[in-house]
Amino acid sequence: MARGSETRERILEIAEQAVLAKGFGATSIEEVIAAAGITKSGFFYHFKDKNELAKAMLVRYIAENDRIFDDLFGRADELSDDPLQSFLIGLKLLAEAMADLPNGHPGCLIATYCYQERLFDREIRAIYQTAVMRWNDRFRSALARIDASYAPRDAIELDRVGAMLSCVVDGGIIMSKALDDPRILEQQIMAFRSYIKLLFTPPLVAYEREPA
Amino acid sequence: MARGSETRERILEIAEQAVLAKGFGATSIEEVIAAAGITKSGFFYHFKDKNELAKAMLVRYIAENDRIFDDLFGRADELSDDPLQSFLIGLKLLAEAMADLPNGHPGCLIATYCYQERLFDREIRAIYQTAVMRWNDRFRSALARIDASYAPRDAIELDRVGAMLSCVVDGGIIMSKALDDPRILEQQIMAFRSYIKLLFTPPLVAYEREPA
DNA sequence: CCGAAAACTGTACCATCGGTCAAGTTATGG
DNA sequence: CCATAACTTGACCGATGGTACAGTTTTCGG
Repeated sequence: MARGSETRERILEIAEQAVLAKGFGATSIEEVIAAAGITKSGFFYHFKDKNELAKAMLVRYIAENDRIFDDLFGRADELSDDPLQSFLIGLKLLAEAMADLPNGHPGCLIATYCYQERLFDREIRAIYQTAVMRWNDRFRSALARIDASYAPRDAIELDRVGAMLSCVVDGGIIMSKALDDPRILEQQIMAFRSYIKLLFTPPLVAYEREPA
Repeated sequence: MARGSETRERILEIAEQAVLAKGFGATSIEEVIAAAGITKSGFFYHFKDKNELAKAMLVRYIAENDRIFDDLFGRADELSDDPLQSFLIGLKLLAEAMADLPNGHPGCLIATYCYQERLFDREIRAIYQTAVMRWNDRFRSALARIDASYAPRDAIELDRVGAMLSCVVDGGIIMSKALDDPRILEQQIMAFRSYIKLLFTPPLVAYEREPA
């Protein structure tokens, strides 16, 4: 990494931590540059204003998240050909990955942005909107593949079930923070997994007929 | 209401809206007093500093939330003696109440506080911690009552299922905000309801034996 | 109707913050 | 080796945030 992008990356990392801990409005450029060991002019060389910092942080966060999802659910696909099993494995891997975070999940940047929407412009909102919709699509299509082989045991629209995962994760992060218990996020993902299991696993009588 | 408490209440209402829209750190006392039509000194007469405002807002928010839960799930208890049906009715009522909010849910104050934890002291955190634990207990005991009559169809700890409701609600609020679609929150509560149904409804063969 | 407390107002103050500007310095790659 | 990227120095500005304190109006019990 070139010298410039390294500093830029450091700023983004420091800013992200601060924003997740205190909110965007309460995070001052001043404290970020102090932690990064640069001057104010140095900061404004990389980002023309605070809004540009917000945008860059968001883009970085989304890319990292995409990478993680690709990784975990890609790995799950390698471990099972069955769409239901693959998704259940992916959820388990996701739960484990969340459990392995040393100090718990640092927070969802999109959630903080949503709760400070008035501070951001349409462009930033468009960025996280497409990201959330992409994640919803990803899980919805995983469920659609399951739906092709297994009859759902309740009449519910699958896009809502797909969206539920992101909701459970964001809610789990909040409750983990609220109760200061990192395990909650993992448990909530596993609870969602339990729902998927119940929704698609055939009743026992049929299940026994089902081949491996 | 006396003159003083009326002004105090107005400040809290205005501040809550602003905090839910922009975050606590980004909400200035100046704008609150401008909207409330009082002076800065008037504000500091009611709250000795911004932290006291935060605390009062939180206490107010929690009390209102308790009231809503008591109302909806109390009404559900009147509508059915069966613990499962009562809970399912309560969830439906909750979903409807969320759908009836004119501009969508304004946001969960506890979620915004969690995402700005560094701005608040231990006392404030203790307040919302006990509130969240109380809500979790409420749902857990509702599930325990169901558990006494219906065998759960998956081995999952009920306290996690109970906590899931708050997670789904908070996550649903965020996704509603993110995608600017108020219906998502309602749909997510109904998705959680679908999970409860699947978790406790006996398989069809037994269900047909069940009386109304 | 009076006096005391409650509920404010007026004004002044200072640190901080976001942002700008101009000019200079250092490092790096082609 | 030189052009450009990646900064530093330092000064400045207007706005805001929170604090302090003295003064004024309103309310209400006796």
